[in-house]
Amino acid sequence: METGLPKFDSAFSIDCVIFGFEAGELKILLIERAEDPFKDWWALPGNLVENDEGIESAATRILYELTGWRELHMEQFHTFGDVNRHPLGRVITVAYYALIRINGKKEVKPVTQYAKKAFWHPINDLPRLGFDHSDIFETSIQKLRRRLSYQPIAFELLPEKFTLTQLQLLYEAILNKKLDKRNFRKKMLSYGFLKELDEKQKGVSYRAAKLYKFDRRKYNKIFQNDMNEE
Amino acid sequence: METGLPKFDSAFSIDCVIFGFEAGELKILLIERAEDPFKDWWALPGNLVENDEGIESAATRILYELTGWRELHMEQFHTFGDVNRHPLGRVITVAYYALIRINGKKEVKPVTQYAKKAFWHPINDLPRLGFDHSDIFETSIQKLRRRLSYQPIAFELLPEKFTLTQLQLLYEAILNKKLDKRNFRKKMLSYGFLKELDEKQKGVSYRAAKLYKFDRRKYNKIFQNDMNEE
DNA sequence: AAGATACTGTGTAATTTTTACACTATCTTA
DNA sequence: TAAGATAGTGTAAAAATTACACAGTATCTT
Repeated sequence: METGLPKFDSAFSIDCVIFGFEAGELKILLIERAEDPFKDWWALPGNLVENDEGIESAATRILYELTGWRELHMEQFHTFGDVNRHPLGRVITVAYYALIRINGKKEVKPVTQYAKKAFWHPINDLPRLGFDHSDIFETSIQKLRRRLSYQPIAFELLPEKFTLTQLQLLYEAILNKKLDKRNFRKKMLSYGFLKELDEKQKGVSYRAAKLYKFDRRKYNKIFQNDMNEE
Repeated sequence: METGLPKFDSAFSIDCVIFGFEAGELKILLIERAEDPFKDWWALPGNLVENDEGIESAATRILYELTGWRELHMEQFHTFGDVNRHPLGRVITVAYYALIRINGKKEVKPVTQYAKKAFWHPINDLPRLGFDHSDIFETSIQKLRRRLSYQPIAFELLPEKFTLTQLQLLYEAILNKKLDKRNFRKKMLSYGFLKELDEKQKGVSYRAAKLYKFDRRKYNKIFQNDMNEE
């Protein structure tokens, strides 16, 4: 396409902070880079945006290529555009966070050529990251926290059926602080979008807890004019 | 600079939603375009990002070129990257909002070649805008509202000395709802970052109100571990 | 089967925050 | 000095938040 606009010796990319929750810990998916720059370093998954591709679809595509998953909860949270953030040239990157249900797979096989492998890393024990990805991660967790305070996005990280304790542990992991059990339950249940199931936790060596699920229909009904608007 | 990266037939830009508050109304600064596309349409001020320029500095520069003002409160709030948002080609735009003190000037003389003139428009009576700028504006006001709920950014829009009524009118204009006078005052004063001055409003034909100013030092002290972190 | 282990599930009182609401005080102008 | 216009103020009720501890139940061990 001839645009009539000046040509730029520069590029856009998408970087993704992919959050998962497992074993009571909040984790992000990192790739080990197979190529320079930052060969052998850990980095956030990301890639260049094609010229004929919207940034939303680019983010979806990149996530799909890496994980094989679609329809994840994704949220654009910031764009990083320092001139020197990429050693090879001008690359402006639009950062997204994604929330996924880990479901036990620890390793994810990336299909792409630029990454050797991908692993989940607990956010409290991250390796050094290439580029400015540590900054990007820091920003992402702050935005995620803020978001959680007005939208119940945590459910995107849990299995469909979960216990209130699991939910609380997740909130604690994201907010990085202990919460009071009774107050937490009271509050969560008061929202009215949790559906209690006739089912209990299985495979635990102690009293099994009730399972709940997030009732999105009820949620939308209740909060259509509140928390829902962006 | 030779980057080794593929060349893109595409461009970055910055668009700014510049908020001002005047005569009890929240306004934004629009330019009338002198060039195609959207010649003679109103649009948000914005421009391309130079290749050797960070996006923060580009935003600062663009704002300065248009208004002559520096050191405004600016905040990046979203990046728009649909393939077809710009009729001439692929332009990804990083959107910022800026808050400025109008101080009575209604017209701002833009120095740039692409804009005929710039005018303040009340946000409740905006003309049709070129490109996807109406979407960008909508997003900006939502982000601004959200932000105001946890950070006292309103002061950036008021003169240094202001009355509590002025402050309340501004909150009402941003949040688009009436607030209770007594409750508003009680709450604002309770934060402890408003400094009451030994001075009164002048030039009004009724009882003059006390003037206050925002005490940024106190604010930082009080909220350093709370509202302050991003 | 008895006891140890480990987590589930529950209520209340105190405190803080939010909300609703109306009149007097002060200044200016005619 | 009266009329007009906004400033400035308090309280009570309701709602939300916080702090706090133990009995119940399933499983496992011996």
